[in-house]
Amino acid sequence: MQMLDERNKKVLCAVVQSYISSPQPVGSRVVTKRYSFGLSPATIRSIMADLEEMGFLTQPHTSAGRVPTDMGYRFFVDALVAQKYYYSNMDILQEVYKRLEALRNNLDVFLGETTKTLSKLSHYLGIAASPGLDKTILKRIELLKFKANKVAVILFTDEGLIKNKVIYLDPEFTQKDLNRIASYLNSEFSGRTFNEIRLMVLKEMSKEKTKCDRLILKAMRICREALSFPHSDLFVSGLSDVLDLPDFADLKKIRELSRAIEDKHTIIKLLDEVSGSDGVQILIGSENSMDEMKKLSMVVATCRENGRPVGVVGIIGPTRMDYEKVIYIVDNTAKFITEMLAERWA
Amino acid sequence: MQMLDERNKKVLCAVVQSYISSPQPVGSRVVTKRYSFGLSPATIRSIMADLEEMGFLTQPHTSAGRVPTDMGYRFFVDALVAQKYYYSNMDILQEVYKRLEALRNNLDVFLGETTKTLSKLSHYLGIAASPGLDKTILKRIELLKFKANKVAVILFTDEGLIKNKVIYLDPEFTQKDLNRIASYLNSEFSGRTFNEIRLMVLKEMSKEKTKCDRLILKAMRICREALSFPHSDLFVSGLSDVLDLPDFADLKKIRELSRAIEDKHTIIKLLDEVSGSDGVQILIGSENSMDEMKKLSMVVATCRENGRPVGVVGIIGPTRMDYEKVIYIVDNTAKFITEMLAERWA
DNA sequence: TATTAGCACTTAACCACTGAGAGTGCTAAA
DNA sequence: TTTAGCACTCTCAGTGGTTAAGTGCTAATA
Repeated sequence: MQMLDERNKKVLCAVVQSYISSPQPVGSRVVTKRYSFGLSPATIRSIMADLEEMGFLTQPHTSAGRVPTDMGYRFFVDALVAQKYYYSNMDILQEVYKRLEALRNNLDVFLGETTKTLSKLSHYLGIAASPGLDKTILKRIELLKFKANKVAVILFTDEGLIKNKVIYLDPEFTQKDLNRIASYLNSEFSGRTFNEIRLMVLKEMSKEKTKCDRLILKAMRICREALSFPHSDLFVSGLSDVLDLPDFADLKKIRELSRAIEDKHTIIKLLDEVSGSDGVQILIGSENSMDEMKKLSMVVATCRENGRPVGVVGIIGPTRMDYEKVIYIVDNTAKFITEMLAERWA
Repeated sequence: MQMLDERNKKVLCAVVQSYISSPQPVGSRVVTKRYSFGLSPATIRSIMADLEEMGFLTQPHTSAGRVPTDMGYRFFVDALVAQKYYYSNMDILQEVYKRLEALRNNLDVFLGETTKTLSKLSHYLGIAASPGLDKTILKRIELLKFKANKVAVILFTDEGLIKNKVIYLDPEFTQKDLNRIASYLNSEFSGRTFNEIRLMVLKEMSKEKTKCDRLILKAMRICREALSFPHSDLFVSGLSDVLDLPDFADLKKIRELSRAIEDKHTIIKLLDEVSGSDGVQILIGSENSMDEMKKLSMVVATCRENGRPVGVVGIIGPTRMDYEKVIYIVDNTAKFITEMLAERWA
């Protein structure tokens, strides 16, 4: 990384800020006018030429102003985070609290609602994901006979997330059988992560021949069926708001975005990567490992309960985005949720 | 409705078909060329002028070809339905079967997957909704103590849809209490629709003072909490495919569509209106009662189980849409699901 | 009488051209 | 080291002319 003296930094930030607030290439003139350096346009020009050479800025065409590159945004954001982004706006926080406090019951609904709030406040795409079940801890399992050869499996996780699934079993079980199986499973698996359980089931089933306890065998079979849950849920909202942004005046960008949303898999993978890190994570454009997201930025934060991550919330938006505000919103939302979860067991 | 002789009808259908297959205004020339009437362009012109006067066609501007109005589409579709739309394409059906057969377990996941299939096949927006719980029949209710003062309520519906919810109760209950309450609720409410139950609860609670059975009182309170489910779920997919359609080359249209999607409420209401009717329901543009949908068309059909509607599937697309194919797809998908549900209890 | 051929008219779409405006880089002066 | 001045570049919006498609009308025709 090249050295940047104080003046260069200021000019760079001014350009980024200006471009964020309105999506026109920034010329030397507006920099001198809107951000009062004691310098003439000519000087700014030469500084901007330097910044361009270093890779922080580019020109859409020779006679246009400058536009930040991803590297430029990165510098800007890092500076922001370094100074603890003292953006603050109580109104926004109030809004978050108000909207979320009503539904502290169900983590699912809760996360869904969070995305709405995030998108409403930021005008970008609100996203949230519950963590993949792999790392989640099973609290209890219940088996309820439902209809003829159908059994409802109900999984209680440590976080208040309840998953259920109907499975079919060839031989009919009585509820008594099921109760015995369930209590066996609970004694065996309660307190373990789903991933551990999956491994244990596999191991158990491989030695099934030796130990011919039919009950255990059946239990394992149920487990195998019941644990094959789809991966973590993804909640998204705010698309229609996003379409009002000038950044998405272009059809191609919209298509990219909607493809990214629809292919939830990609986003979940991304979220999984950052989940667990502390504080706000920011991925700018090309820093994203996924192709679909190369033109977009993500700002996310992890929500925790007793230190364990229970969800990721954040927003997806154009690379040109109001990072200052968004970081503030996302950070506080995550913190708020974390606090709320702590209160729950109080 | 004005009289249309056979020839006029044919011309009208030709225009609609041509416009559906490619979104250019249809001139008298292409009608004579692509659809061999024994007539000259001049005659076609005068016929088209008549059709315009009657409101079936319009011109974008004086020297352009004709474009169907909503009324024109309606006529076309009615003709299609009248002749039992003998479009048929086994490949498409195979595809539907293959995709859906894998997951006959959970109605929720099932409907979600159906929308994906529908959108992939039609290139429009696939939609599906489970019916509002109001008309759904409760099969069984289970109460499970979960943590301190938290109780998980698990509702089994007749259709295999399982809903669950965590509720908080002030005084701690033992599992035994809960079992007693549950068995009371089951004896009282099993076999009734959620709507009926809601009414019964209200009635019961109003006379609570007279009949001071504490158990019942508590049970009612639990019910009131537990039944406040959000309305029917809506599943949507295929947005990114839709964006490739020439009809949505315009930002405004996309915005309309995405707003319609996001405001699930609107669509659910629409689906609710048509739910229960037999066969394929088609709503063309302005026939839609909701403003957001005035520029769009919907083709939907109801899935049933033992005659009772258990879901609505269909597609949303531009008014200019390949009705013939879409009707075929939607109709058969709904029928297929209905059959599958019938098999389930076999 | 219904159909057709011919013709004048309308309109959108495309193209090349132009001038204005914004912004640059370079050079020479302060 | 900074600034003023200037020539240069490029986009953008507007203009005008041409083309192609399609219409409506009228008169001729089967």
